[in-house]
Amino acid sequence: MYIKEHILSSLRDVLTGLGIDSPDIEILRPRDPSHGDLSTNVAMVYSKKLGRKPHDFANELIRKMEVNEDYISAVKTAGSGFINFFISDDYYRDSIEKIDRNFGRLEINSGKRANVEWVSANPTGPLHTGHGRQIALGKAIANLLEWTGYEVTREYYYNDAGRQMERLAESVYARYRQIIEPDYKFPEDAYHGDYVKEIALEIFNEYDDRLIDSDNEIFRKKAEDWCFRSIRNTLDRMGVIHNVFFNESSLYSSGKIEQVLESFAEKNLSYEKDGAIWLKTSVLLGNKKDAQDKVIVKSTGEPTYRLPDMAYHVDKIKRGYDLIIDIFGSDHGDTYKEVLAGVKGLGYDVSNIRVIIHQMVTFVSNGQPVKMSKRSDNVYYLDDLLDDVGEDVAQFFFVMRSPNTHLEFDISLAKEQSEKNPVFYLQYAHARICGILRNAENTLGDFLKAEADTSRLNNAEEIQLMKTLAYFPEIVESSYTTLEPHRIITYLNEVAENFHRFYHNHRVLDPDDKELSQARLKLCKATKIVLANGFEIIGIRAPERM
RNA sequence: GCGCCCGUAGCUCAACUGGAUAGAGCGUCUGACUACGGAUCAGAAGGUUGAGGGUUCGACUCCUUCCGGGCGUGCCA
Repeated sequence: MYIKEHILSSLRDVLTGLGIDSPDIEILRPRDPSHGDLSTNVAMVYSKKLGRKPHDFANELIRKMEVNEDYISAVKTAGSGFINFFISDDYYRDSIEKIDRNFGRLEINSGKRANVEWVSANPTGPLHTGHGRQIALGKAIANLLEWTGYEVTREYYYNDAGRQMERLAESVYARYRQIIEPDYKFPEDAYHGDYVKEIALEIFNEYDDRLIDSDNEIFRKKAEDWCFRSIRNTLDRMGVIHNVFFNESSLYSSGKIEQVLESFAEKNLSYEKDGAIWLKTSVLLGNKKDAQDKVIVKSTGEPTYRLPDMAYHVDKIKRGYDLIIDIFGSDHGDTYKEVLAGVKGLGYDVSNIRVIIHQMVTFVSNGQPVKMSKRSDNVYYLDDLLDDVGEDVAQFFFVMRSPNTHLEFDISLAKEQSEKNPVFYLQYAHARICGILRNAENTLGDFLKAEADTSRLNNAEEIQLMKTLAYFPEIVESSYTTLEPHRIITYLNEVAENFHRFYHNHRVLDPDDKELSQARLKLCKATKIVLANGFEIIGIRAPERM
């Protein structure tokens, strides 16, 4: 039984007894410990409607409430009308007994299916640092959904047709040609990245000059393969594994694009002008000021990206997910609204689609902006960043902040293998516990197997740590409802801080008091599990040694 | 011009989505083990939450007007 549920239902009983139908009750955690462990403002919310003074009403509620006195040691009212609940230490002692590998896993979404689509870079080059935040964020969010019970499909949407890929093929061909004829002119609008030369060289090594008169097709295919290998390799390093790669071109071959187009025409939501087909986005978006219609088929006959995007979302909706998540950078901030409005216009329910827009990242080192690593092509590739700071640090830094604020990624701090680096503070707490566990057998011997007596955990640091551990599931839940995994990090920081303080003040392994040692070991193990579970969600390793 | 996001300590950011005295890390200053890993711990200084107005028991949070920054803005994705 979670104590919060207990208080909630008890309050609900009293309020409905007073004639308030399905009362909206909020229970929160006061930051000032003198206000108790949990607190509610219901008296303030409802006293006005009932014409009562908040404080008097609060007192009445307390008198009528039935609470479990084993777990709730006191209920008090504050002058302003808050009701504060003081939870007994025994509740927390019992709760750490229940901490196992699955602690924090929720069942609120059991049996439901979610689809998370992210990264979705077209295969025109290696991933660069601009992709990093999205990769890390999507990874953490997908994990988070799984922790709430969802069965998650991780999806990657890409387009390997179209003009971009042609340009890439031409670029590779030009570099290939330059190997044979150094004076061959490289097109202005081509891809200038060094990787284009690498691809060309690989082709040259395989075919020598035999492809000099070939069409672009073989270059396009080779380039695509190379780029996807590169992308998947980088994703693999980041610990990201997509289980669906959705090719945009399948939307054409299956006729889904055509269907969407016809449907818009039937519903009178599109029209022709200047040889192009326009979607009435101004209407779909509610005729807001300056709203404008958008082209969905260019005068050349090619669709713009919006059209396949809409067909793609229709496809996802039809696949029957309970939750669909799209993750985009802020540079796509406007277009998703048009896409969703279009899908809605087609008559589909878009209410279970949630779009996460994350802001851009700037990389700084020693206070100076960083644009590139050591490359000649002026691009900071993600692989280089991972080489520079490591996978865990990169993952952590990208997820550390709320998605809708601009992120400053401090490379010099990230590189630092010291106490300044916030990742190590957390991982060190875990490694430290592992160190204690390694020593435990020596100190405790057979005593290790004995049942721990948690009533020996009495001092302030132990109790504070137990309290913090106990509300991990609530943090998972609030992270989930806001889809903000950085909340997990904020919480883990508190866990680590409480643990380090406890460790510093009390010796865990004491040969002269094996019972106490055993109890403290129990607390250490619980802490280790919570840290490891939190790390798993945000996507970093739980090191045994550092 | 318009749309979205942001503005909180010297710097980078939190703040349980409207709660009580706005909190961390870095930086600065001062301290702590002959002990399980000092990548640790204790303390100090640092704030008119960009500015004004409004909503209410209560505002960093909601509304409004400004100021400042990022991203986007009718046939690139």
